[in-house]
Amino acid sequence: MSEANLINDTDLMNIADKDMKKLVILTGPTAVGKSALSIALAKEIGGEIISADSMQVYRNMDIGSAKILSEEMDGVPHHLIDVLEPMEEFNVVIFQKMAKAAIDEIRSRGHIPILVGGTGFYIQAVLYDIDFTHNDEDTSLRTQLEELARTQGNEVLYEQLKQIDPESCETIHANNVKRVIRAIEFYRKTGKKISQHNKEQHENISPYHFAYFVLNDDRAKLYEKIDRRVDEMIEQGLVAEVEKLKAMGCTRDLVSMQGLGYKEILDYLNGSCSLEEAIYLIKRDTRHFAKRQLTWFRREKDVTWVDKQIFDYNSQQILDYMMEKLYMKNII
RNA sequence: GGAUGGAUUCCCGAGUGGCCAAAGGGGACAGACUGUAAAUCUGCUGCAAAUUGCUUCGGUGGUUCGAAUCCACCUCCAUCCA
Repeated sequence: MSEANLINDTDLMNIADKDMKKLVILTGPTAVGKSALSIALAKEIGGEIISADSMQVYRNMDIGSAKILSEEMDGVPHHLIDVLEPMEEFNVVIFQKMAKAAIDEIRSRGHIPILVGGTGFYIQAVLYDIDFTHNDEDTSLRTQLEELARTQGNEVLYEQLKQIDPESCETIHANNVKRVIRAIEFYRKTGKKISQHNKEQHENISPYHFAYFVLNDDRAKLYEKIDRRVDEMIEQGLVAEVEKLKAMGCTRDLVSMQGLGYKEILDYLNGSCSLEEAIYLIKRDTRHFAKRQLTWFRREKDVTWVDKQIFDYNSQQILDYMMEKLYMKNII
């Protein structure tokens, strides 16, 4: 018990180091208006932006990912946008590596890194420096386990996990095949239970001196905005964009093609639904996504919620509020 | 004016005398998440003093111990005949 209260040397080092490692995070559900605000903020504090977005990393995926245009960047340097081909794989580990490199680079210039994007898991991976280094790139076990679930059923797979890591079974549902597989894979490759690993990582203290802003809006307004934005994407030529990607050889199983707007349009192009149905699904699933993002941010600790409604949608007031917070937190 | 079919909980839609607060799907809401995360998965959805009680299946009235289900009339919708 008393162990928790002891401060060891590494902690002291972290504390001392914290003044140096500043990090600002700006997130929120899709379509709240993160990008526009991030530019204003970056200019105000002399920051550079690192995109925490699983789709904007890809080139040729501009409309569907609502990517910021270079003229909108207004001179603010952006990182992790347009750095991969749609065929390439992307995941938290790659993101974490790239983001950490970008943070170092920005700091070396004496600027403040601002992590902007809606992928909560990615932000967490960087902010708490979660350790993912345990296993390799080999995915043959995954394929094998996927096959097992498909042929024998989810329960058979789940039984395997129960044998090796019953604690995980308490939090992972048998139907969540992806996570059941990951848990088994983790054990087989490291000899350690993922439940144990997660517990340890959960206790990580952030190496950063950070401010974590979650921009939010009234739910109904947000949903309206999402619906409107999807219509705009169609008008701007989302179908043509996906057609081009398809011609390049992109298929549904790619990570990039699992993005909202891409998978549905791809289905439409392959003839499995009408355009109207595809549009309906994009809107619906984007709304669901926004809801899930909010759930994530709600349980994230040390966050500062910025509700646009409270500030009467006045961006100057919002910015002032954020500046005040940053000042109080000794970041600026 | 006549004929037939229909009106069910937020929506679609099953249910044709008790086992029905009413299948299933959608939406909404809530949650999980530590190498696919814009992914994957879970819960919940009439009201309440909540192992029970109350209100609900277009409206009114009736039959019955008992009706979303049967009967009569009415209202609205759809198709067809005038």
